[in-house]
Amino acid sequence: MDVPAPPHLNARKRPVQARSVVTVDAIFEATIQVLLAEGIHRLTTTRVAERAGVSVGTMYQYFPHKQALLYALNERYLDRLAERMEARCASLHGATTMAMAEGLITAYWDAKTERSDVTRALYSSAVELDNEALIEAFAHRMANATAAMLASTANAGYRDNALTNVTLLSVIFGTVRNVFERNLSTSERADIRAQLVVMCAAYLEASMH
Amino acid sequence: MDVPAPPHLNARKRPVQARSVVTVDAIFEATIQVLLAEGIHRLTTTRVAERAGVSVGTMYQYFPHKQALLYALNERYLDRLAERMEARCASLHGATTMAMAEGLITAYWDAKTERSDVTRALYSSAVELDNEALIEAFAHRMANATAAMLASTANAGYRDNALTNVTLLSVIFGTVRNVFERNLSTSERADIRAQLVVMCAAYLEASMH
DNA sequence: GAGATATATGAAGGATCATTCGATTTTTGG
DNA sequence: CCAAAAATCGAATGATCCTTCATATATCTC
Repeated sequence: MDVPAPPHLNARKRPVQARSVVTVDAIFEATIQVLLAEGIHRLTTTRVAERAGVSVGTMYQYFPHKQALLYALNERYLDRLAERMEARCASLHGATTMAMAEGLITAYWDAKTERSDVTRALYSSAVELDNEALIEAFAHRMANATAAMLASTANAGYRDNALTNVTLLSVIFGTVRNVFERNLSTSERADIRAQLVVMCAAYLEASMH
Repeated sequence: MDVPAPPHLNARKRPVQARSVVTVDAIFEATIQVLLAEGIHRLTTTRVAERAGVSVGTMYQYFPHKQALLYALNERYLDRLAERMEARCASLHGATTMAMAEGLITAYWDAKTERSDVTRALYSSAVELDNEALIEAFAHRMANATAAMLASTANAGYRDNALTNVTLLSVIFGTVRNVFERNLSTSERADIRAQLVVMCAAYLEASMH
């Protein structure tokens, strides 16, 4: 994410040697695991360090405090997700409206449900975190990617490109989250996904000049 | 909500005298206020009691522990929201598809944005809470209300009533949450809301026999 | 190989917090 | 007005947790 972290959430020190890169990565992974196994309210610095196989002190070499760790974790996650989605959008340039809706929704859907436990854990870690800027940056990256994708169609464009774009993304992001936070059956989820594709494709068609 | 609370979240004692009813209500209100002013990680039983103007001990007369308090708070909120939405759906019986989409979205939108700070605070309080059953019960109440509303139209019905219904609700709930969790300008929000109405109305029309 | 730099350790300090319980006050029902 | 029931009080307990820092080890550079 190209957003400067709030000063109080800055990393303390950058890993320079190979072993410390490994350490930082282990700390990230351990954080996710503790989050999954114990939940956010039992996520303690000691537990994370223990699971990562390092001492608490080591963790504090790279993160000034717990919040900074969670911030960095979210940053890493959103960065990876954005990259993945951008690649998918790029590959959809010139496709039909239907293929775009299908491709976009499927990519996001898969990213979220593939490891829905991790996704949910990360959501819980973001509560009480000053990460609005992170979310906003992610949203912008996505908006740029989808705007370029939509602009690549052969048609004359949409009545209001920006609005159509932001609406599309809000609906997709929101619906996916809503669906996978409830415990619906797999088939029910698949059905809704298909309906969502139809709905979005129809919306795009209807919004053209 | 017609769901039995998990046993470990049961209230300890029911208020019987008038003064204790007042007390319990003050505790609920105080919880929201502390949530707003301090955030979930600074929400302590002592702080809540203090803000409510009672002692900690009093709080423990009615809630066996902090989690039970938060559970009850969410229960109360969802109950009120469901009632409100049910009333709105009932008033839309026999309306046009467009009016239904408009009415449903507006009602939910208003309920969520009217006091968006409270809504957000409640979301944060629900993390790490065993309230899936609560959410599910709410979703079912809503599904029943909207299903009855949709069935009241003069048309021949939808190709798949249940699927159309659940999709509609997922899209609305999800999109509203997504929009109001980001800090978009008021006008941008209003624009998206209008687009959402159009989108849902078109979806309903297209799903008819 | 030596000095400098980077990394790792973990016990201990200091603070916060959930929950209990015995004592006290208020209200109710007769 | 009185005894029982309901409601309230809040200091004390016991536990958990974040963060620091002085010390120790590993790696790098020359």
